Amino acid sequence: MSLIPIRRGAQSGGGRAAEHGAGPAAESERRDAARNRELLLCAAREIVEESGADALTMDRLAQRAGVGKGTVFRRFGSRAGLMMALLSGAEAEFQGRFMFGPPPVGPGAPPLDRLVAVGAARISWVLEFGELARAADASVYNRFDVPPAVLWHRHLEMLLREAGVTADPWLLASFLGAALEPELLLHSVQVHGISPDRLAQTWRELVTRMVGGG
Amino acid sequence: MSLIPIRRGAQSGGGRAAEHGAGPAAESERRDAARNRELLLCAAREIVEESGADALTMDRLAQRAGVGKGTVFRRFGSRAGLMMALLSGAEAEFQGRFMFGPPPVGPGAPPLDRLVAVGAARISWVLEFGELARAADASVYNRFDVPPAVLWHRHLEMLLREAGVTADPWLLASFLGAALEPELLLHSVQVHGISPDRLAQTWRELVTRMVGGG
DNA sequence: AGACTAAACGGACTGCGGTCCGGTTATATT
DNA sequence: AATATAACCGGACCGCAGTCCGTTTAGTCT
Repeated sequence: MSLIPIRRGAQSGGGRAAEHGAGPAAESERRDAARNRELLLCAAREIVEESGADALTMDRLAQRAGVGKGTVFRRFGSRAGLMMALLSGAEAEFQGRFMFGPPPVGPGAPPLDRLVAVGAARISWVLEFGELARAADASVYNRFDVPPAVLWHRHLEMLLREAGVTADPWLLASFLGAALEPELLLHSVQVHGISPDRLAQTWRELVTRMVGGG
Repeated sequence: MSLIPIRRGAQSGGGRAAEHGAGPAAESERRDAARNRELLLCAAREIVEESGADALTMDRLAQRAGVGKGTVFRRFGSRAGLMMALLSGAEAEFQGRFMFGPPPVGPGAPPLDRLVAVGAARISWVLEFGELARAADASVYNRFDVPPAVLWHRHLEMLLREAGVTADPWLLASFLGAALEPELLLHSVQVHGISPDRLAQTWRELVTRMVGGG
């Protein structure tokens, strides 16, 4: 008998919370597991649509999907992980737009125009998906280190460099990015009634001064 | 008998969470209540000092102070309220500095210098008290509407106006303020090893471009 | 087909923040 | 001093996120 029973795919590297990234599993996944993942994502979307993201509790989700609570955590690691999985489609679409899409958001326009346009696009995106995005903000510690956030930050940094900003573009990108955080934008709109247009207009003002003023 | 038994001081207005503001109660407070408030604040400071803000749970605090859990919530309304009470001293001191203190942080210096200086001061403050401040961020909904945050925002807005910024100073103050949020600053320092000096330097860059570029 | 093993499963359990309500006590009135 | 009452007190209780571990099942190897 073989002492080392070669498993083919198996879950990815570490111990827990495999890859709450996108849709289908990284490699092969046991069929019951795959079925349950779909069941859960589907039920989660239903709950969010019916009652909002705040109403999505892990117990309720498990019950609705007809699985045990442990299964939910096995698949998604945490509530935040589940939210990320729900968001991954929208996030990928947005990334695609600023990386490969048509100008001025995508490549091909002058850097300042791109900064202005991508900010406006981000504002719209946040106003549409911000509730989920807020719920997907994990444990404060990795909130800025999750892949989409890193990509977004790098992109802002790159645009700043291209626009001729030489003074600490990395940190300036962080500062600029902070202005577009869901927390702040949602608060401005929902509590103070600021219009999305005004947000975009002021963003334009901010980045224009940033880039031009140096 | 008097149908309207006149209470003298009584708790402040509404129903719950009296005034977690500063030290002694707004007006007179029953002596046992006052004693318990001091007991609780004292025990809370001890726990934070020993084990950090995250280790401060309401049960543990109640037990340590030798009171019931209900008493803790009666006094401070919520965990966030308790944290605000712990912070109120440091917050008041900081407010005093930028409102009445010596220039360039306080009044008397040119607006741009004040913006630069107050940002640097804020950075130091956040690096010292940020952990508490983060724990004091209440329910996302009123995070920006709590008095110290409002005052801080107004101050930034005023400095922008004085510096000649005419385009939407209110929202620009929000955007600038976002760059100094504890969440972001602590992450920069703790995860990416950015030095406080570099934060202050880049803040200077940001506001200089903001004010000069228009 | 039958046996074997790693993975998936599910629900009881923990610790947390927050609420509630019956019992207790401080203070004003007589 | 006795009484009345409003505020205070405490801990049982709730719903939640997240963990643990005994049980079941899918996929593989003979």
